[in-house]
Parts: sequence; C-alpha cells; structure tokens
Amino acid sequence: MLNKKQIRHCLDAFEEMFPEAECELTHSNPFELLVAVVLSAQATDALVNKVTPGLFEKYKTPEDFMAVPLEELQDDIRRIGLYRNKAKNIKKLSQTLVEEHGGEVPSTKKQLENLAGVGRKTANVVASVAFDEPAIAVDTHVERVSKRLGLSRWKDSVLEVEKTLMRKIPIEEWSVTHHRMIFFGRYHCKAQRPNCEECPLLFLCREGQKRIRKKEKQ
DNA sequence: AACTCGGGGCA
DNA sequence: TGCCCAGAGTT
Repeated sequence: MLNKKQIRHCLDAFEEMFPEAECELTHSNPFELLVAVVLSAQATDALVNKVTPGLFEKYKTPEDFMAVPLEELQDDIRRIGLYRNKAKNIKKLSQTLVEEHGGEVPSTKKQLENLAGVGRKTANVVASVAFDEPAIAVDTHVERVSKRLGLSRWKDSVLEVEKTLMRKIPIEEWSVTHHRMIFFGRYHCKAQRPNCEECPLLFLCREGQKRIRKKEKQ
C-alpha cells in the first residue's frame, strides 16, 4: 500500500492528466441525473447519452414515467441493455419519489440507496454530482486503478476500496479524484491494455512494473 | 461470493 | 465470433 507522499503523487498525476474530468452523463437536473445513472449500469456513457436526450424530451417528471405502460418504456430504452429491469426500476423509483419525497430527488446517500435500481455506486454519484455531498463512487475503473496502483489492496471488496480511499484522500478532493480516476482508468490504465510505458506513475506502481517486466521477457 | 440480466462496441 | 462494459438484486 502506498504511503502519504506516494498518494499525493497519484492525485497530482490524475490532475495533470485529466484536469477537467467530470460526470459525462448528460443531464440538466437531479432527476435526469438519477435516471441516467440508473440506465448507465453495465453500459457506456456514450450509449446512454444517445438515448437520454430523446428520453428526457418525452419524460420530464417522475409522474411521466409512472403514467407510461411498462412495455412502452422498455421499448424506449431497449438499446441500452438490461432494459427490462431498468424500466421496472425507473417506474418504481419514480413512484417512490412521488410518494415519499414530494416528487423530488432526495439528497442523502441513504435515501438514494433505498430507491429501486439504486445501489451504493449510483447513490454516491447522485449525492456527489447533484448535491455536492462528499462521496467516492467506486465503479470498476476506480476499483481497478486503486488496486493496480496500491491505493487499495487486491483482495479488498468494493466497499473496502471505498472506505480506504475515503481514509487516504482529503475529503475536499473526493469528488474530483473520483472523476479523474474514472478518466484515468478508461483512457490510460485500461482493463485490457494499460499504457504502462507512458505512465507517470509507473515508478510507484508494482502492477505496472510487473507488466513491463513480463513484456520484456517475451 | 456467485449468478443473472443484455445490447452495443470493439478486436 | 468472443469478450468486456461508469451495477443492482437475489440466492
């Protein structure tokens, strides 16, 4: 596991590589963000962004989602994948918003996690992006990057990764770091072919050095 | 912890 | 073709 100085190196490198990193899901209010994040599970942002503009043109409020027949909503989001469950969840979630939150999106992680189709990751993203609550949403990118760099241990669960990052990163940097790590993971420290040769963090990355050695042997 | 849902993108 | 993707819910 990295020490404090090494962690600072990581945060600085993330900033230098992806200073403008931010949530890429197109949305103009918390409700649209919530729906977009629910839809984005196991799908790419690019794909979700192709569907949501038209979707939000048609559905503007939780009531709109409640009113439409399930089959019609499923058809509207078919291209995204996992659409059967997602359509059900969005209808159910909309009903909960209306019945328990006055039609508004709640701002706390706990309230968000109680909504259908919203797990810890989605709750963290919405709380952080829409309401500026301190949170680190651990998706596959953040998890992979954390483990490769040694910001967390290999055998850590997703929850343990989140808790470790929260412990090691200053709270005022949680949000930016979250987004920068996602960009770092998607464009640089990729799951399949990480670009270790051109990585500014190779000097402190055991996984990267291991990969380099392996490549040199071949 | 493992399994399922699932179409799209990419090699 | 085969494999992976900004996960959540159930068993």
